[in-house]
Amino acid sequence: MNYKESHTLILNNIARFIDLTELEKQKYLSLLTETKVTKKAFLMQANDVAKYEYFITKGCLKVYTLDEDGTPHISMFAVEGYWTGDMASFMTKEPTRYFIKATEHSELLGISRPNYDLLFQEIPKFEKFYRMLYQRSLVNYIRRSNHGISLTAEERYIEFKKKYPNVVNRITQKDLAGYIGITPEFMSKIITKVNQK
Amino acid sequence: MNYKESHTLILNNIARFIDLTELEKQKYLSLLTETKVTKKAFLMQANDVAKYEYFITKGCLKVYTLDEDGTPHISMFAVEGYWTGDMASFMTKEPTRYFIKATEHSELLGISRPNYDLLFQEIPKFEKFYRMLYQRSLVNYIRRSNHGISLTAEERYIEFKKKYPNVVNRITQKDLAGYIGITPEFMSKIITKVNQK
DNA sequence: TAAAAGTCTTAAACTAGTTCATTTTTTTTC
DNA sequence: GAAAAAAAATGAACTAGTTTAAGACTTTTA
Repeated sequence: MNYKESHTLILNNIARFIDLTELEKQKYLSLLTETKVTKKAFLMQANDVAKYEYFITKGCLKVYTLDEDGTPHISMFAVEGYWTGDMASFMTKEPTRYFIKATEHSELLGISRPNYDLLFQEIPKFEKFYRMLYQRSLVNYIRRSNHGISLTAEERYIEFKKKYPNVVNRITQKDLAGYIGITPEFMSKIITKVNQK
Repeated sequence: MNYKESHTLILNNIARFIDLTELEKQKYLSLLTETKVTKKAFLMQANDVAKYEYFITKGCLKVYTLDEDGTPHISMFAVEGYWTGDMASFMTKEPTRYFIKATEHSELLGISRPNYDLLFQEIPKFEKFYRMLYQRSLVNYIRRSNHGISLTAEERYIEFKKKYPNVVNRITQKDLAGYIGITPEFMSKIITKVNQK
């Protein structure tokens, strides 16, 4: 069977953890919703209830909260091949505190909450897929939460560049500062310093 | 059926997400290993391969890494009712970077890797249990990794006290500093300041 | 394609958190 | 229950990161 590019991408992502039959692939794809967001448009805003979990097939988005001062704190950049959304809101149906904004024209495949629940009934193998997906993300977040606390801003910047070399050039320095957890001014200093080494 | 205290505790933990029959409960319990650690003893040390994932039925342990300077960075305190271990090492069989040390005499139920794999074959419902367990932990860690980066040390201390009021009094100020990500000296200042308000 | 808006750089004055050194208090150990 | 070891408090000098402000550069929009 020949799939379109976005479908191949998501099926490969799933094949990392579980094998699906042709029929199951068809079934799975039928539960997804295609979405496009233009640059600067929002996929989600604070106080929305997260209706979907998204897989990015093209583009780049930033996930962030705003603190009382209105300063953005970026919790992740999501590019092709990544999953994004607000899992807490998606699961509990409580309003989210997050904004998700496209920093480039982006294309996504979304799964709605009813279809997510249906998925486990129809193809129980997906319990394993999500168990393993969450397990991996957990390991990443545990590392990040420790590093956020124990490394200096310069070290966090160097780590980020090493880990996501393809993302660094697609985002603004200001947004990177919001992710690293420092001011844009200090980000500028760090970059100058690191590059002239 | 009448279970001993530690078994009731772990079965209740599981019942949050899935229902087990009497027979499944028996089967599950038979896959667990009881472990005791005396105060100051290690459950795991850097370079070990994590052979078990643990559920704490009694006591308190700290999970930490040492940086190049030998400064400890505590990633969690685990008390009764919590799960602990190093999931990355447990899954990949690569050596861990973590130490897990009992800060009180502690009792645990461990599941070995072979039994963990067996569990999914014998009682597939456990895929769902772990999917939901990891999902929840993920939401917690996402929050912590954002807070670690965007809150001040004083705010992180206040949050910790609010979230884990029963843990604060069981650990030393020095260990708390290692968790909050500051020096014991600065921790002491913060506590003095916050308490006199 | 000009104007407007946003991003990046630089620098000076400031604040949160560190380091090092010393003393007091609490806990552990025999 | 005394001695030793570890934890906590305090203070002075230091460093990483913030704030504010202003000018240069780049991107967006009409």
